[in-house]
Amino acid sequence: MAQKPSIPKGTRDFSPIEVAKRSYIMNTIRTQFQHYGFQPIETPSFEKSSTLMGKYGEEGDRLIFKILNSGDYLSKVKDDAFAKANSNALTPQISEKALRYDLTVPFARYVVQHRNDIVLPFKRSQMQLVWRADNPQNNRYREFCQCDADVVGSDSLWQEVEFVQLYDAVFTALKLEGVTIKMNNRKILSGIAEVIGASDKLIDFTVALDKLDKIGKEKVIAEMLSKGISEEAIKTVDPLFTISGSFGDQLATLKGLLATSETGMQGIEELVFINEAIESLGLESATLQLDVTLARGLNYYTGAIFEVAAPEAVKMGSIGGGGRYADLTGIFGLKDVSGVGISFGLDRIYNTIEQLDLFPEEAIEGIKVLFINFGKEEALYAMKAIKQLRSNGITAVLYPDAAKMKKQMTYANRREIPFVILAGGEEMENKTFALKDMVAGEQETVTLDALIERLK
RNA sequence: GUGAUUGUAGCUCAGUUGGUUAGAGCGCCUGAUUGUGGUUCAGGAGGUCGCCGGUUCGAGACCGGUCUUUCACCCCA
Repeated sequence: MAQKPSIPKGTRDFSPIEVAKRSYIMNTIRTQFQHYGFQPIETPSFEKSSTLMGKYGEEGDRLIFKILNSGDYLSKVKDDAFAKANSNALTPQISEKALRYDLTVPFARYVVQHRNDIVLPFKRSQMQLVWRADNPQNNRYREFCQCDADVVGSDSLWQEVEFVQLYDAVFTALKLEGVTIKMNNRKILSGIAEVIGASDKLIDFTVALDKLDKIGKEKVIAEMLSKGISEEAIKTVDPLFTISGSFGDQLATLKGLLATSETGMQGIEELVFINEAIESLGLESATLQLDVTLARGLNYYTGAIFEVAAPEAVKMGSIGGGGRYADLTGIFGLKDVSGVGISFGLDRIYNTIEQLDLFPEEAIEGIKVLFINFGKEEALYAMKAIKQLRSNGITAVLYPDAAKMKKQMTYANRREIPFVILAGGEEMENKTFALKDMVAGEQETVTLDALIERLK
């Protein structure tokens, strides 16, 4: 047992059933992406370090998996880097490539690199693995799949409206009811910071505010104080800690609070537009909610912020998120191209659907019928029938060996194959098949045509 | 990256203050039953106790390191 092989921390193997269920979710998302006009692209699993480093904040660089250079990489290192034993100085000299950390930055790189071939506004979808050298936790892995849809080259708020609809469409198609799409706007957060005279502490302020429902008002205030935000300022925004009501009600409260902030009022106008559009268009199964405490996400969100919460019955973090970045491609030298996008958290959606037992049977269907192997002649007779079944779209297999009956039947049981065919001398003579229903235990003798009809 | 936590058969877990040959249930294999599985009965296989080292006459148990699990922080899907 000791020598049993294993996989690295934070990675997973997927069994056939798990792959089938994941495919079901991914296919559902893919279909909706397509309906909304997003074109799938793929990018390499690793990028040049210079593309990724420094794009995710100082914490982010630590979480990027670096790839060691090929060859005798140490021979090129300058002596003083060794002498100082400084990892930060040494790393760029021995590693020039790194595994992709998310899909957004590679997409920004893609847009800039292929700017002459892309027709703006460009709607792209991407479903690929990303890697983070984080410590694994519940529903957090070091290798996981992101399902992203983004638009670049359009400032229109209709994009935001469409993303709300897209979330709704996907979760409706997955029969996942009761999902809450939470929205906020970076401009509102900026406005609040402006009003309380703490614009320079915007990030500290929002990071603390984001924890409100997790650690409570008292601790949020304590954290704000510790970051140097004045008691007076916190009192000014006291309504934020208890704000409630409908999307419109909350906007009204905010209007009073942010009246003196141009940026803040702009954020409110944007949310009013989106809310009115969605109210008029309607949602199938999800609910749109304003959440002013929502600050999650990367520092580069400049407008809309999205986060999706699973139905309340399941204890699960967010199952999706996204937002708008006014200058997505600026980091790669292409100015004034706005991007807005959302992401679906595949693993968390999987676990939510699993907990609610919402995977449809068709999604995990395996072998439909097993032919018992009685010997060479009988196997050939079976294979001819199997060929016909398969060409009719039925998953059929022959047990490969003429093993004991019990062994073959047990195989059918363990693989949860619903039907078994017994075809021996008598059936071959009459050109028939004995079809056994493994669940009901009943058996009947049928012709090939009838067999195809029964199993279709 | 910081601080805790977990690891004994395929799975879920027992295992006394360190003391012979480490157990149970389920699962698996074989047979009762050579064209009929899921039930029943009988029998059987399977573990250098995560790994490496240390203390000891003696370690699954104690100590150190390492890997892994889970969790909190950071951050995030």
